[in-house]
Amino acid sequence: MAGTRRHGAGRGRPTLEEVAARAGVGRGTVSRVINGSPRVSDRTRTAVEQAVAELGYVPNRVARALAANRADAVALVIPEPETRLFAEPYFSDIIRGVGAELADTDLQLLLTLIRTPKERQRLADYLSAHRVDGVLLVSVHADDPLPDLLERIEMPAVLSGRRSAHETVPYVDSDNTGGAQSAVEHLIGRGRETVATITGPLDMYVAQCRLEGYRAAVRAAGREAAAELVASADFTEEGGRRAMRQLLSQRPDLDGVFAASDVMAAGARQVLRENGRRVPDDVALVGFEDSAVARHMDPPLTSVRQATEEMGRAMVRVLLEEIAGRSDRTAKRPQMVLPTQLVRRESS
Amino acid sequence: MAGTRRHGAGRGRPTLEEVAARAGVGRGTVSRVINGSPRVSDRTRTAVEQAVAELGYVPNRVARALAANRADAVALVIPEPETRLFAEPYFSDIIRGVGAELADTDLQLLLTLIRTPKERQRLADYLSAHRVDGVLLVSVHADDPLPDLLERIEMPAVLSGRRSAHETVPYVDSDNTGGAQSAVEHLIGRGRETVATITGPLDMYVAQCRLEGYRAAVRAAGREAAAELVASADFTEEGGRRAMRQLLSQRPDLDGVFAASDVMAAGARQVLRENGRRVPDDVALVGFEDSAVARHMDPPLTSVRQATEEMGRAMVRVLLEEIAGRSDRTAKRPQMVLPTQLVRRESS
DNA sequence: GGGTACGGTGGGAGCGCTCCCAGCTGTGAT
DNA sequence: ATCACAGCTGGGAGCGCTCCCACCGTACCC
Repeated sequence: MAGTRRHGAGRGRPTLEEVAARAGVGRGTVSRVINGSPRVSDRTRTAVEQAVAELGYVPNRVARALAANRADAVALVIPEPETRLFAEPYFSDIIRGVGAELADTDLQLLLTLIRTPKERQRLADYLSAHRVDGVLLVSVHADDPLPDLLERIEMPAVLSGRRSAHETVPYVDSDNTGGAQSAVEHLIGRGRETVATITGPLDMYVAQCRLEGYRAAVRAAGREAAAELVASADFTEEGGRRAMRQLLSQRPDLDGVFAASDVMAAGARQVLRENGRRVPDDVALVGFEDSAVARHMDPPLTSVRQATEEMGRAMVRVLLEEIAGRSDRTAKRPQMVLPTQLVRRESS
Repeated sequence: MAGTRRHGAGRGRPTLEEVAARAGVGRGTVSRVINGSPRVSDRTRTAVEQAVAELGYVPNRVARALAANRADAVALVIPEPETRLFAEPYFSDIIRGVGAELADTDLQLLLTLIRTPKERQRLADYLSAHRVDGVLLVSVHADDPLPDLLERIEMPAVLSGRRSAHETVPYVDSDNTGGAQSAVEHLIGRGRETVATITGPLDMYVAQCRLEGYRAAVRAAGREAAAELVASADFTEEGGRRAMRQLLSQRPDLDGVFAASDVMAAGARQVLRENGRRVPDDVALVGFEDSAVARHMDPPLTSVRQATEEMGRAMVRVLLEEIAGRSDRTAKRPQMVLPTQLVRRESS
């Protein structure tokens, strides 16, 4: 029968006011207890806590957000097209890490998928209206206007990955250069003479770094710059196939390939098979990301693991700091690079 | 310089009140225009719209939510452990669909990952406090208390998949039985004589359905019930391996396997290789889900595709209906089953 | 012409909280 | 005993919106 109940009418969750009445104190005091203010006597605190327990009081976030002019929420922004390319695991591992780290806070996680320019505009409006306390940005392109917008409206933000070597916005990245380098060193260490690389789109800093890692390893092995064998692709399977074909026609005798992503490695692997090359006997193959794809390839793919979930967690930690210490404009923006690790499997 | 500004002080986003002043009308009228009420004259509406445009007014959702006692948000609840098992693509495709469908509304998407009982409790509190307008529940176990809680507090909810054949809560599911059946019919149609199945955990309805589909196909082919070859697993790769070993020792001559998930198929495939069985020559293999894993297997895996993204969209549509028409307790709860489709690849 | 109806409108009264200031105690210094 | 000054506390004044009621006018009816 419930019917339309609204406004007062006993029903519904207990409010701050009711807790105050029950505990025999004022609203302000209850608020202080709830928010862990130190300026409350133990007696009072206990009384309030008991009233809270008895009534099963849960603060109304919306009211709190309105009054305090906070949002109690952070947005995780995911540009869709990227996601598709970047293979799923990266994306969901980030979410997992973010969710885990946020669970201890009482911040909500808002998920924002961006596909169209219209949606991007909508997000910009939304952010401008300060409806969240901070923003987590995943896989940002160098020309993305969002980071600058955020900076302008003084909205705390953290990127996963950086747009360039001189990133100004706080970020959490993994050690792409180091990871790539160790992958190629591994290949060389296993006696491979002619090691090629398939890169990601070189307008992305992450792709540049992985290429740089390849180069560093080749140099470190004391080989000529001429020994470099580079084909660039776009992080897709099809791109991996094309690059592999190109590489093969260029140097039919190559015996090692470092692909800057697992998915491209998968494409390369197909082309290698079509051309009668055995993996790892004829050509050793290493990928990057250590995604599910790597484990399910045949043979399972050696790959560079990045601590994706940990990246998500770290992003939240950094964002929390940014939100807290926003006033301090002089402080250095926190930027961190997480280590990577080579996971050896049968492909190398 | 900004400094501490709060409460009034000209700065900040324009408010309803300011728009009203500028348009020379009352607050109520602006509110009506914003919310598309028909009881406003065209003259007035135009004036208000112009003021809104000039001021760049964007309604404050928080204030709106507080006043209207709505939350303007829906929660997508994902029990973590499941997610891990269910392989990523399912999960992210659902999110993608949900996000897409929600983009047209002005509802926020809150993502809630549940790992621990503590987090579950926290969610229960949160939902009880009506901090969202509706809930999307992914991969619910038969013994999950959440759906009943939601029902009790009259919170609109939609499940992906159902807990049993007599699900009472609105849901969107895919045609597991039909999909499984077509997979097995395909195997039989290709001349396979001895077709086995690897099931998911049979306390999950989805696993039961896929098994039922297998049985239906075997029966339809006019084979004895004794022809059924069933090993149950748990949707994991390791489970798939174990089940495959068992099947192989039971019927070394089997020549077809339908695994109720791609990941289990991947496990089975490894065991087949270890035992010198070629795929598809000796044993044809079919999976379910058509995830990325299927495409990257060697040979690529024939699999039953479910319209996962569309499921996400459908869930939102159903939820929206539920939220809108909640008062009508007599109405039948919307429940829908989406078709599946066999995607043929080289493994069969 | 007075009544009735109704589309259109203004603005008071909240929603449940935080902020902040004034006030109230008790203590220690004078 | 007096004063200063803490440490706590109560409660008014919002935050920006929606709801709803009263009210205005005009059109229409008898």
